[in-house]
Amino acid sequence: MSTDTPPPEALTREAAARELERLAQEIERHDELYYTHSAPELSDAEYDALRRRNEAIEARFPDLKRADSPSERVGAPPASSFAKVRHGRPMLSLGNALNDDDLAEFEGRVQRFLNLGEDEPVELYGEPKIDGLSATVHYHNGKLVLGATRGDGETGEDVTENLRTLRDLPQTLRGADVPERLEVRGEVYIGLADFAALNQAREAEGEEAFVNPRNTASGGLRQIDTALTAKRRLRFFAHGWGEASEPLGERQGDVLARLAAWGFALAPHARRCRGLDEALALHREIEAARSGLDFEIDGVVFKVDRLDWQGRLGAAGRAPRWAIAYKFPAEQVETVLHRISISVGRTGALTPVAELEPVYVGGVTVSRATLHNEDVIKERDIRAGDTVVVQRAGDVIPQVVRVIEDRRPAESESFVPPAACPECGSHAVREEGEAVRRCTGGLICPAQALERLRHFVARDAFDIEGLGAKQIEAFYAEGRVKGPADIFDLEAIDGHAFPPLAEREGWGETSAANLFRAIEARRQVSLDRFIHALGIRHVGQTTARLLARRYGTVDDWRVAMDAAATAASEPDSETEALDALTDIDGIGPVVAKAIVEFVAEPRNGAILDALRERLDIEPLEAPTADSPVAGKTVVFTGKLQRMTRQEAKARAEALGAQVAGSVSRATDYLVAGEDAGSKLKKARTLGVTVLSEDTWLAVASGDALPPSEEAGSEERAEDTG
DNA sequence: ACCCCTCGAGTTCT
DNA sequence: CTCGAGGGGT
Repeated sequence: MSTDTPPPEALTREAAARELERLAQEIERHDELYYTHSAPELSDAEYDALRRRNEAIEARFPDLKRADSPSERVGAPPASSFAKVRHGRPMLSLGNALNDDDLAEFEGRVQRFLNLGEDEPVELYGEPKIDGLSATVHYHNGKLVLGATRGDGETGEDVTENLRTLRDLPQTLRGADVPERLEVRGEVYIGLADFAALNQAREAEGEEAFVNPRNTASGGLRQIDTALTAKRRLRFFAHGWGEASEPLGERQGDVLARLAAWGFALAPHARRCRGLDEALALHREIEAARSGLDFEIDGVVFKVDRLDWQGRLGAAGRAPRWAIAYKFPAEQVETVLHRISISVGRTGALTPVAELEPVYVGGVTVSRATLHNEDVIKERDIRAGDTVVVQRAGDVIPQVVRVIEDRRPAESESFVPPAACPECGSHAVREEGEAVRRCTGGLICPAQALERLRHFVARDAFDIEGLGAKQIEAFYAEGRVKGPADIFDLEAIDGHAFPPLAEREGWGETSAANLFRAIEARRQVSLDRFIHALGIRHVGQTTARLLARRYGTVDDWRVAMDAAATAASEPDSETEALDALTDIDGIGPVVAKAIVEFVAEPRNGAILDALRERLDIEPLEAPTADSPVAGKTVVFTGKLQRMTRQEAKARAEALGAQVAGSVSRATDYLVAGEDAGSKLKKARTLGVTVLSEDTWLAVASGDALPPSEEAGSEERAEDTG
């Protein structure tokens, strides 16, 4: 780096503008040399210096920043983050099997769901489960146009330029039969030989070695400077796909074979298994081959091979019902448990946590592990001072497996549950029949208030960039943020009630402006996310979505809850008031009560209204399906012939219908199978349209017009079958 | 009065 | 990831 370059402060505007132009051209030229021709002229350090120079001048003269500024390009600093990418189809996670029985159970579940005979084998496509990170790559007319990380499954980050550095990810698909649009999913990883070489090089340079391959790959993909990604020699195995402009095939294995023909790498040992025994054999084969592979794996993934079956099975929560990961046993180590501490959750739950002598297990150093509740401690007789066996469950969450009793110190004592909350001193109570002990302090307890804030800004909730757990904790400690609504006043009160954010330690104008911008962006929020963020007990993502779908807008929801709360305060009418909620399939008396009590609590009501004033809360977007039954409310009853009830429900929902558990005036159709009982009677009384299973299927698929919905029009349920 | 499935809550580390 | 518990069906 030449010493005669003047510092940015010493530049005239004119000179700065000239130099920015020169830098933009030069950096672009070096980018092209590096990526397109793989023939860099500069060392990494020299290249970095150019970029830093560019940024320094831009920081000094922000108005001179060019439209083609290198700092604006993807993968370029100082953008602290990547652009968000919404996945067309969510990227799901997998359920687990830990032994042969679990896998057999999986096969059984699939057979039951599809109404197959027990002797009818399910063909499973099996492949090693690579310990890397998921990514998705979009191709238009065979050209790589976009790549993203998994993120929370709904939204990931745009890492296109970084993914372009992966050798076995084709820039252009081979062959002629390439779909117009194709999204390929797979695992990004680093080869063990490359990992070892990388660490050797780092140590030779006096740098600290990377701890494990997975995190190295993860860090590598999220490098802002693409050149650094390239140095990690990341690789890619394709294992699935997202959206495609045409059907890709009829079986998992066939589609993967096509992907291979287009130029993607597939994991070795992958193959179709005919039934459970072959699947178990493949698992053993891959486990035996494990130590000879050039990458880390943590199990074998099995997917139902037939894609039409995959479609029928659908997903439950965040995991598809048609796939499972059969994990290898986790590595176990011994360590000393120094003491049992208590953590306070958002609902006041007091959870015992084991404070461990730090120990390296499953790729990371572990120093704490949850002990779940006092019954678990009692059952395994876990005591402070014990030597314990620790593993990372599913290679992720640390877990105390058991105590080595022989090594117990003589004077050890059993764990005594706390009588008071360690944070606020409020009484700690364990309700009859419950496993958890809770702090009774409510929002008086600083720990609970803080946990609720943390939940509010969490990834599944408001997900405000730059306002993570750490930051919100600092704001709370300072008094700058006492409750969720305060977040949206941060900019307005900045410099008034509190000193400007920009003057805080570690902050500047840019970081403050970035935070305010991120908060602004989140003023628009969907109703389901909003409800989930409130942190009502028993109401998570799924239940929040049910509520959002039923009530449509915040105002309608708020009004309905108020009505229920008012009614609940009058004697005898409580149950009736809760009926509105329990009518929703998936919400029972306990959850309904929790919701009504939450809204009725004045402090919560105030928070809710303060947020409503500050936010733009959007109705949940209706399911995209424009099928004839979209938006209709359907109830199933009796024994169905052509499908299980579970499947019927899943398919109706996929078509945009709402499935309710009980018949009411709001019900559009009652689908009655054999031996339908009380529900059918009630439907007749209320004049709800009753359909046979066959008619329902015909209506749902658009092959028949829905019967007139006038009262009394009804088919006879006996027509079924 | 049971069973099975799904959901929610809490937790770890980089 | 695991555990407990709610919801819904038999």
